[in-house]
Amino acid sequence: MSISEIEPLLEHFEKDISLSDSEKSQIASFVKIGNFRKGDYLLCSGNVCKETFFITSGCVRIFYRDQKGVEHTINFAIKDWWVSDIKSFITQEAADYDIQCLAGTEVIILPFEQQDQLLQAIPRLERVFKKKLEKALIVAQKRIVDGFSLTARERYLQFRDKYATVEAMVPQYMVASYLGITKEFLSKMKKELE
Amino acid sequence: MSISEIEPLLEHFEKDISLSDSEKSQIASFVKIGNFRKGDYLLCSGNVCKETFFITSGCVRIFYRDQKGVEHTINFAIKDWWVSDIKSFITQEAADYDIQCLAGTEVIILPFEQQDQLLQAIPRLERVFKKKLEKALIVAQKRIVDGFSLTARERYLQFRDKYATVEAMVPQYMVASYLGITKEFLSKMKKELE
DNA sequence: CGCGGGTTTGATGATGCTCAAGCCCGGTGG
DNA sequence: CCACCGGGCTTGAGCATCATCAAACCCGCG
Repeated sequence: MSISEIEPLLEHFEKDISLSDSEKSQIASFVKIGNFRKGDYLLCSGNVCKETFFITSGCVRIFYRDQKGVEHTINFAIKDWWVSDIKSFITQEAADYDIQCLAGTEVIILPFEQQDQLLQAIPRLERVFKKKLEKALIVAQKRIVDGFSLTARERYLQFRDKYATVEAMVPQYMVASYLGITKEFLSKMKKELE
Repeated sequence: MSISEIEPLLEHFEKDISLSDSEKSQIASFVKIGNFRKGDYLLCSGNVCKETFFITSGCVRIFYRDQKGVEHTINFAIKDWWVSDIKSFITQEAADYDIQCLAGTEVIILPFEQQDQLLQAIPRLERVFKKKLEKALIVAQKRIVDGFSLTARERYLQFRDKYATVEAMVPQYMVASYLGITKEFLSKMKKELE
């Protein structure tokens, strides 16, 4: 990959640490570019998650399909977000989750084997990856608490507030599955809210 | 601190990396020992979380008190677990959560300022801390999904299975608040299950 | 025009909450 | 040693929230 192609990723890294030109080309040598169409899967549950994706444009969601076939979206990811099934990625065992593109999506791909090499080559990046994990954990904990302490309506209003961009990009039934309610109930709620 | 006093922590680290004697005494110089009684608070929401705790004996819970005063426990922690309000710890801003001892509890305390020093002194520990975060995130994600896809009964059975030790140590109403249900409903469920 | 994915609507019902009361039991003081 | 107290657990009646199911609707697209 050329440096210019992975510019968004470099910018992302440079929010936390600064990089020399030689480091930038090293990074470029570890990653790939991926282009996907609406509906494409970046990962199918049951397969091993062999890579982490950094979204440069478009939109994806990661979701769990339960025993009854009902989908529960764990997260949406847009520009400048990372996405993967961490558990599967770390252990290199079968994934529990699916990752699907909700629009034409461009990603920078960091394969499992290259991640180690990348971190060995530029140990300062550990810091960036750590921050990423910390942030994700904080958000997840808040989501657990919100799920218990707020009503569906309150959760929806909060979502609408914080993720207006996302709400505009995805079908309603996925928003419902993110909020932990049915599409029917979300529809009724929205009507109530005029 | 003497090395022998922090043995449980060293063992914990040595599951992932090996440590020289000089490193061990370095670690000992960064941490403190804490002893708390049942009911004591390791952290009160509103205050800054200035330390991370490694439990060597006893039991604590971290919980959120919502607008109405209802408590929602985010996690229990026993022997060999870390606990802190990560968000507050990282940002050094006021905590949203409380951490409370559910029994006499002994902890090894890693203060905020010493954490950096520790990681600088022994960079390999980054790896251990990263794993800790990864594990916590995986569990949190699963908990979100379970909250959406399982009934209260299923969640309880799963909890009873996985955390039998914890269930034995804590009052039922806290288990309920971990499961996201009321104490009354948990009581009724348990009766149903004979 | 008709098809299909997504959304809406309504009737019905389950899950789990609220409130209020009573109970159990270990601890403490008289 | 008993009485009482208080924290936690139980029980029950009534209720809110949200799910389920089935049908209709909407609208962009081939």
